[in-house]
Amino acid sequence: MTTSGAGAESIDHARIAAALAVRGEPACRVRDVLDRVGDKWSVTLVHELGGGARRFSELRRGVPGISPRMLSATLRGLERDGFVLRTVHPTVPPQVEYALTPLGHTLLDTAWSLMNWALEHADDIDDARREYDAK
Amino acid sequence: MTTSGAGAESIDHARIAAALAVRGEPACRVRDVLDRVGDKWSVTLVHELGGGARRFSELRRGVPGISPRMLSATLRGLERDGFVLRTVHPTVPPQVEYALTPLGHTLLDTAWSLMNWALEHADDIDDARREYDAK
DNA sequence: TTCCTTGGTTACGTGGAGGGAACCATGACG
DNA sequence: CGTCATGGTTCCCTCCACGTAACCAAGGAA
Repeated sequence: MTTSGAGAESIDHARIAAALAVRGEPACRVRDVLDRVGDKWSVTLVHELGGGARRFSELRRGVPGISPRMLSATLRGLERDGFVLRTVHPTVPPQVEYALTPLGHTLLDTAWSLMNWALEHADDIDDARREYDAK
Repeated sequence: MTTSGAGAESIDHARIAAALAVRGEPACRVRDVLDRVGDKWSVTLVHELGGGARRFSELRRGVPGISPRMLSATLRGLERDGFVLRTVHPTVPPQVEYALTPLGHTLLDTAWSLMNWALEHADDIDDARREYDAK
């Protein structure tokens, strides 16, 4: 595919732009945030970075199951939205640090409240599902 | 806690940290709930139902862009998880009411805190995106 | 010379979420 | 009889998020 200029595979910005084009309702903003937070790895990565700056391979090891492709893509999405700062140290071998920005920390706080709600009501949801499926 | 968070230092960070530290079921539950809330229409529908019970075609008209297929599927998912109560009035033509359960209202509260965060930082995100895309 | 590391990129394949449109049962109304 | 409204269901198709695997550049070590 190789969308735009850099010759690198990238996140589909057009789709995000389309989502942003629909404005007006606050619910649209929530959807926008959920598109970001609701993907498979963003919350996990933000949570991991909440413990301090990490290098690429540290994240790779610290987040079991993530592929370098998804790690790279997710980090770039978070960087694009201003949640993560990417710092390259021109050493050999290369060393790249990823850290939460202040904005990223506010996202982390919001994610915590979402997780808190999830944990509080996970049992309620499970019960409701079992009851529904029993019928 | 609804919008402010001023009521209590409500978020149990230690508990969430514990849940996420265990690379097992609790973390999966969090992801499970995020998957439910992160789909395309759930939050929008919950937001809509926050204004009171609605009938199928009222939702269809009130949520622009949703197809009857997705409306039906999403409502059933929300009902299964205990967020929505479906009430059939055996009239002619049939009349079906969807309303938030108490559990659904807690989800709405959480969505509200998300909205606040989103509205607070929407400009930051937009700026970050423009800056990133400019490079 | 060959291997090791870091920090990625690229090609390829797949499942499932979601869109579109047609279809359906019921009964009142005209 | 045909038409309208409600509250959906079913089929088909597209697209893209994600997974897998291979590859790459640079330089130090052995």
